[in-house]
Amino acid sequence: MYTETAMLGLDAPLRASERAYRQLRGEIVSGLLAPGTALLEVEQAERIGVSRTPLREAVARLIADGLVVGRRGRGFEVTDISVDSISELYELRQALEVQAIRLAATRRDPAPFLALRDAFVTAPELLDQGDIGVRRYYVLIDELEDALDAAVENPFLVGALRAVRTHLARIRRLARRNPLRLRAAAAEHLLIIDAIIAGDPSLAAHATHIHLHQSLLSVLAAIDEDSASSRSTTAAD
Amino acid sequence: MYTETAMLGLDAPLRASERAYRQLRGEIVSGLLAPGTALLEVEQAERIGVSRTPLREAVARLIADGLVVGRRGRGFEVTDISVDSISELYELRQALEVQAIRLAATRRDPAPFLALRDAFVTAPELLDQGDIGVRRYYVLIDELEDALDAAVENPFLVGALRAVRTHLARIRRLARRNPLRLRAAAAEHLLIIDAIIAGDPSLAAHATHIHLHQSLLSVLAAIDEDSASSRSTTAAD
DNA sequence: ATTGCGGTTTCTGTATACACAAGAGTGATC
DNA sequence: GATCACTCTTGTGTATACAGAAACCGCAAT
Repeated sequence: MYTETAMLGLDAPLRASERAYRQLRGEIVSGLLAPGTALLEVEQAERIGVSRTPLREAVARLIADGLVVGRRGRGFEVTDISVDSISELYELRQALEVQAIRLAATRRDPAPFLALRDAFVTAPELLDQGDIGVRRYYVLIDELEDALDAAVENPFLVGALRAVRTHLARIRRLARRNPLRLRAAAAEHLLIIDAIIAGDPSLAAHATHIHLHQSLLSVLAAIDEDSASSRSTTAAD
Repeated sequence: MYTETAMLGLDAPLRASERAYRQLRGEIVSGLLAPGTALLEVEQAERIGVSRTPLREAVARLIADGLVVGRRGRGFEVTDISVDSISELYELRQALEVQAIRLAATRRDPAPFLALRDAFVTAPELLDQGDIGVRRYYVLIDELEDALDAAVENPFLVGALRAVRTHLARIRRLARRNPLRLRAAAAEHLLIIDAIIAGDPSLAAHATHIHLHQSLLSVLAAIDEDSASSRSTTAAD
């Protein structure tokens, strides 16, 4: 999703409004601008190095993305993420991903998923290689998502999925990753991929349902843990 | 998503950008601005009576809504609606509505749906009353959607649903309504409402699935018919 | 007749200036 | 001492001016 910047490797003179949008968006998703942060037009325009006009356009897009909310009269602020909103996001995510994967399995074009299958088979070994292994694993996830988007061939659905993934990226930063969970997730992904290759929409849908259920449990548990430990050892990190 | 504006029901002096957004949006959804229509900033700003700055903000929001696409260098244009895109929209709609109704049935708060149930029971009689009856039927549909949104209690899901409904409104204008279909649809809605009241998510989901399947078939058939008749009697309407 | 080139024109993208509204701070009055 | 009002500051909403780029038109040359 935020690889979009990397994809246009050309240093084409980006519009100021686009620059502002990407920077703010990146800073919000990466957590650099914490939820609840109040943002003033002049202040941000100055910081980013654009004038207020393109900045306002950028903010309008961020509001549409749901990353920012306008405040009555006085600037705008970064939307915050409550535990409730995580569950809610997963309710939407489940609807979208189950449908996407069901469609991908129905389309019956296994080719793009065969290579991914091999990669996910060896994922456990990858996850033994520490931090860089984990990073490469996430690249794999990105590739799976891209293959899925391509297979679905539905701009509406893919657009909605992309919006969800943006919010998901914010949530991921809230909780440290659990290595055991990553292994289990890899296995779940493998099952989903196999179902797509086999052209079994029902199996793929159910597998996705379960995968997301486990994923949500894991995220909520990780957040609980984090908030508990940060309560006891406040300055730990 | 764009409920922020609806919430201030007061006739407070609307911002120019908001006025421009609503007017353009209304004109696009109502078909007054046909798909493919090219729009120029200065031209539109003049027509609506705002300056270019708020107009650009309005257009940015319309682009985010998917109602408008920017063109390389030369203004923007109203997105068009292909038959393919209708099926695609329904793939998304199905995912969202099935999930929404499943959740509404799970929440188990039948109160708001009891009155709606009565209304839908008498819907067939309503549909005998000609045009104003049909109009009142559509008001009923709106109320059902509102009750559903409230029951779902999920901003993400409701937001996505609202976006879909916007596009749906455009599609509806493409095909004349079939009275027989409306009667059948009313019965389908009744079944869904009953399932929600009974707190049976699975039944509600399946009923919705079928309802949307029939709805899509009807829309596609109506469009086929229209385009066929307009081919033979070109200037008929 | 067609194609290439240059001038012109129009339109976008951006900056900035101005007006108005909301809040905070201060002073005066009760 | 507290409260209210006024002003001053700050920030948004809008208009407009300016610059750069892209399309259009005409002209000419092959």
